[in-house]
Amino acid sequence: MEKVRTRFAPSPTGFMHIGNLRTCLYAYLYAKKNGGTFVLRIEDTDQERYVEGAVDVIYSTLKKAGIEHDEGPDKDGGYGPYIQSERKSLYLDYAKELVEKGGAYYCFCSKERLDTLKDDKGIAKYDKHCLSLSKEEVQKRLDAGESYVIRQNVPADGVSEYEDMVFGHISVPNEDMEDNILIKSDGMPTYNFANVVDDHLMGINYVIRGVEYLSSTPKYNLMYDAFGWERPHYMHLSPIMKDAQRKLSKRYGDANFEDFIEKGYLPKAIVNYIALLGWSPKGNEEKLTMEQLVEQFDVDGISKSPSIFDEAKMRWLNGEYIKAMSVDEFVEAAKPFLDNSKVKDKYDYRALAKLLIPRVEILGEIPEKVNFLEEFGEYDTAMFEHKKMKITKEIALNSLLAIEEDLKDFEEWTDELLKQKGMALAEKLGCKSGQIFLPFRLALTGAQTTPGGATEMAELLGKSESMRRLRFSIELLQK
RNA sequence: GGCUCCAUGGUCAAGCGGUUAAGACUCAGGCCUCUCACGCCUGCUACUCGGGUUCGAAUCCCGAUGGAGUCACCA
Repeated sequence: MEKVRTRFAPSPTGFMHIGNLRTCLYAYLYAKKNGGTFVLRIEDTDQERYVEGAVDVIYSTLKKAGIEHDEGPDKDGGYGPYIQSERKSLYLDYAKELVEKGGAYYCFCSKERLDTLKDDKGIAKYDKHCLSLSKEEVQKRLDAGESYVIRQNVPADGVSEYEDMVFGHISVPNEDMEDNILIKSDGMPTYNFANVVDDHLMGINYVIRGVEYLSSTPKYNLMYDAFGWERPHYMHLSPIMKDAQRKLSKRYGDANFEDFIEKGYLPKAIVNYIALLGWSPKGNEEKLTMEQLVEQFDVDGISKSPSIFDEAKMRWLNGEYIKAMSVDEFVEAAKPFLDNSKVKDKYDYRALAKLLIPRVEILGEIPEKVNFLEEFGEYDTAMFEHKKMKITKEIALNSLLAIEEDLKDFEEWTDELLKQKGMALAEKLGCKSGQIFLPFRLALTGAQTTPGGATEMAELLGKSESMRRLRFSIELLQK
């Protein structure tokens, strides 16, 4: 059996769109699943859109995503060059070969003549006008230096068919396909042509790409046939949508891999989520490592209809990844976000991490979860009233005074020991532990909700700051 | 508009002629609990419609409707 070769062929635009990344991921998974080779080819023929450093963005995104290419501009596998602009010179000869073989022909039609072909909607189909030119006539005009173009010669009738790996049988009437331009008047290939030539030359036998090519694929096949090349297998993928009508696109902003990283998503979670968008594993487990994805990936599970991107679910999945992190891993990932909050350099990040891990779904939530620590000041004492707990301001004040007295000389300021201390105090006073802890937490933070309990807050704040805040709150209550 | 393709809850989706139509996210309620989370439990919500085929259709066929893609000297 032939070895599977797939490719990802992005344009270096400076960012990696989520939809492209998914296509890339599937091409990678399919290759790896079948022990094949995954090739990276840079399609930079569109010089106008060329962005400096954009190729590096592609490398770094793939790296972060855990997708490793076997061949590419930086990893020669003998099928190079892997950058399209370095392949410019070979397309014209292939086009000429195709003309010889009858799969294409020279066209000298002017822009004006082409315009007359347009219907009232501005849609034109070339009428094969130049196909009837004799070989001599063509040569004469070529010699005269006339501007020309090379067009594909699509049969006028009949149907073209192929089997798509996900969509099944596709058949398109030949009369609906135009004789597209293969070589432009400047001698450069169009994308369609370059793609076919490159894929063939690079031995790509499994072409995995977006559905936008589903109906033009028969044209590509016609070229393969005319050249006498073996047709590749095709796997077309439905788009990722922003909502039922709109495709997820860079125009709407936030659809780039980098944007999600900035918002505090973990690369692994993003990859995991997009793997699930448009494909579903056999089992019920959704949190999957790259290894598991490779192992479980299967064309069978790819869906044909477009799928809507659901950030809420990706967020949840990201939360699952965060919960599975060790304190060290979390601190490392969260450092930029902690440094970007009011808490920077003031608290022990590891202690903070323990509280944050179960409470944060994306790292971007960190500042808002943690800033309250530095926002302590005058607050509304009505918070101390708690019906269910049977707490009034008086009870709260008594508790706080007792706590202050009890902790005055206590030095082992850790969550665990403070908790024991609190329990003991409650027993001594003959009250519910909540009547101790709740007022204590409020007194320390002045915040209705906090990420953690009184003793955890106390540990974080340290003894002197805790005692200071306790005193402050007591006085506030005594007013 | 022509052509190609698609159609299960709000979202991702399982399903492949006989099922109480999975599971996950979201949402609601509950338990746990010093608040918030986490965790656990429960619940809500779906086969687009209409015709066939069949003893039997979410599953097969046809049509309608809706949606996507495509019709460049762009990629």
